[in-house]
Amino acid sequence: MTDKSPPFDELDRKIVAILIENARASFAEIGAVVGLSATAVKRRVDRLRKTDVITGFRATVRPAALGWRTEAYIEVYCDSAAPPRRIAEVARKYPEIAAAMTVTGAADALLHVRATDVEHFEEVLERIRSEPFIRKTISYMVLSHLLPESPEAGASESAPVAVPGGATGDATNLP
Amino acid sequence: MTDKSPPFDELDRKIVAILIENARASFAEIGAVVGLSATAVKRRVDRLRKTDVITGFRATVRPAALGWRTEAYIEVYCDSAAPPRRIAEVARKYPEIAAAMTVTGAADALLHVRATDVEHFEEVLERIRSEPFIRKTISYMVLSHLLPESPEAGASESAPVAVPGGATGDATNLP
DNA sequence: TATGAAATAATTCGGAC
DNA sequence: GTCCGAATTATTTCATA
Repeated sequence: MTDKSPPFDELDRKIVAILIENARASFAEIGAVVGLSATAVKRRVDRLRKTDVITGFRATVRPAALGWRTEAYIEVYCDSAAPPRRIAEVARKYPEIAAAMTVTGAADALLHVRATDVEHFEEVLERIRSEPFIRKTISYMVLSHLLPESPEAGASESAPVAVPGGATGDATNLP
Repeated sequence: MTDKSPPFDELDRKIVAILIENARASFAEIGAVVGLSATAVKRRVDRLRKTDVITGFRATVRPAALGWRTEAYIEVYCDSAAPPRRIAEVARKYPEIAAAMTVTGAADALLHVRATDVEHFEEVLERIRSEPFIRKTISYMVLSHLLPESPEAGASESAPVAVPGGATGDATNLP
């Protein structure tokens, strides 16, 4: 299910790389770069969307501009009986939780939380800590970001578009 | 500098919320929702872009579809003399580092890293650890995500669009 | 199966009000 | 803020390899 039939060739990768940088690039514009007609580009983009390689197009914003000025990561320690499913249920209840994942190490899960300010964060933390199966939390407040990039409304992370080692140099490379 | 002159009203927030969910929504489409003409919406979007409330439009993809199948957070401990600036310089050198930030707690910084596989991650980790002023690292491999949302090419985090406490209910609310 | 070209529908964009 | 018209873009249709 991870590898579907449609071959993902070099052209697709270039197109995806361009759309990651600018979701509003016109098909003709993309075609001029990759050497394809606008029609062909559109067909490929449609297919990439249908096969869920491209999952959406979204505007990225400065969280601070929308009032989200506080960010933190929370390590969550649960009762041994609590399965990840239960954590997921809780995470879905809080719009402040931008991401939740199970991780290696002592903690059972890691939460990425955004709040408007410290007071708001404290309130959210208290609510999370009062969940029945949560035994302990350790919070790490984010002080400042050292990289720019895609500070979407909540997400402050970007994509490594270039290939890691031995890239050919152009920005359209992907692993 | 955080609060600029242009008033950010309810209409702007609705427009931003719509564009976060679909960066390719047409101005007329947005206008129909917020009760504005397409022209008026465009002018507002142009202004939101100019004032850097909206920082860009980008396609979101499944990292796994592009070959990024390994994800981790790395706590970085530095020599006491190393300033955040030095960490930022290092972070910029690695395309695998999707996010880097200073945090509270014992660690000096937290890195969000994406790699194609465990071997690739180990290579990146070794390179990071060999940086002169880095004294220690602790890695937390991400096992599975508990929330869906915006797994952009590298970013797996989404935005809390809804207002936290006492929201009015509709999805266009922001703090 | 994939492409390109032309025709049509929709959208963007600028000016006038 | 709206209305209108020109330029651009998206989308469909058709033909080809």
